[in-house]
Amino acid sequence: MTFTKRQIEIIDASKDLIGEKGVQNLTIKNLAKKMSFSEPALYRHFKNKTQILKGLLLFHREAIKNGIFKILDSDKNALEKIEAVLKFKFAHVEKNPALVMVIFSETSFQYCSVLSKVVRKILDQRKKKIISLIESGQNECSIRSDINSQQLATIVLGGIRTTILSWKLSGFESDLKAEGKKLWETLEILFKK
Amino acid sequence: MTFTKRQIEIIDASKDLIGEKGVQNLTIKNLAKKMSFSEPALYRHFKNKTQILKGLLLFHREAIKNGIFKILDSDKNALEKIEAVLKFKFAHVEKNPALVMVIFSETSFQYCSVLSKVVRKILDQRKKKIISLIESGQNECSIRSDINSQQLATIVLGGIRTTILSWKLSGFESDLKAEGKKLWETLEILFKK
DNA sequence: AGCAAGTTGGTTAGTGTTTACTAACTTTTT
DNA sequence: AAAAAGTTAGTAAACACTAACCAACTTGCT
Repeated sequence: MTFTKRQIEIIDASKDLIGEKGVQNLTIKNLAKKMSFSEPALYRHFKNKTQILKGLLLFHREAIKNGIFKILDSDKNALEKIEAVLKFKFAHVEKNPALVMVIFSETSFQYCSVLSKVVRKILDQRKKKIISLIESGQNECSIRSDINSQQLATIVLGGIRTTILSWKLSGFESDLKAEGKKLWETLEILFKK
Repeated sequence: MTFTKRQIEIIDASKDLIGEKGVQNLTIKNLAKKMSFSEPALYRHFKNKTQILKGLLLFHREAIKNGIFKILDSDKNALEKIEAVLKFKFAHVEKNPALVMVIFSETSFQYCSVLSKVVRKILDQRKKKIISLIESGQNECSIRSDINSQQLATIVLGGIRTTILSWKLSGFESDLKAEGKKLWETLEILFKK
């Protein structure tokens, strides 16, 4: 799990390519061009393309791990640690937008403008709907008003997303409806006035 | 934005293909095979592949829209409406796993077992770390204990995800660190005992 | 009613491009 | 002398898509 200098250069170039135009922009041809050498040269350093992507993931996991470790090892209390973790996470992502490209698939369509527009619109409308729902809840005093509707919407949407993702990662084996119910119970407690 | 019978059949077949093996499984060849006719026949119904995917997205947006509309139009209070929306959402997704495939990119790697394992492991470890942090917070009584750590972790991870996604959709223009800070402030209020 | 003409929806066969990857050879470093 | 790291030239497979042709319905006219 250690990388040579050249391997790290290749991983870096891959990250840049993905950051520029999404995962589908990472081709052997583009990668060779960015490295200013020929395509077959890449195969002296990685067995195949998959190993390059794997390298990218592992390399950054390592970096994140180290950052998080320092935080967990400090003498802060738990709440402060969570805060620090969030801060670190957002800073790291901001410095490496390519990671977002790998993680989010809306990305897949990012450079197919037709589809990216559709996806964007769908997500946007959904968010607006949730926000207005929350606001009316705040008006009728069933939802707490000490946090603004935008923020609460982020929590709702995030909860949905994460729950669905877990379900997918379980190979669609877990009970989505039950998890959804649990999520709702949690949100209900958190949101009630 | 209306579809012919055949177009709906094609959209349905596309959904199945994506559901089986992810977006990259949606090729003209596979689609034609699933429809039991030749590839060029597809082009009698859609101008190109992009339009098929667009059709898939729009068709389901329509279905979801109608479901949500009924809920919003009912005479429930806001909190009940949010609950109903969540329920509807999870039920729809459960019936149409392909939608998840389109929405989440971990999908891109789903059938490249090498990479999907890596991604899965990374996400898993991250979740475990957050959970144990929350538990230690509950032990030291700085975090509320009336909601279990697993659920609170879902909220944290979801918040992170959604915030980063918004940033991406803004074309990396919004201030991620500021949004991250807002998220933390919200979580702090929600989590404090 | 009968029928030519056009539209719709299918076919076979094929194209050009892009893809990841390899064979065989050469240069550079150790 | 040998290993490591590059080169040129090429391959096979997959991809989205097209040209050209054909059969079965509609449609409108006499």
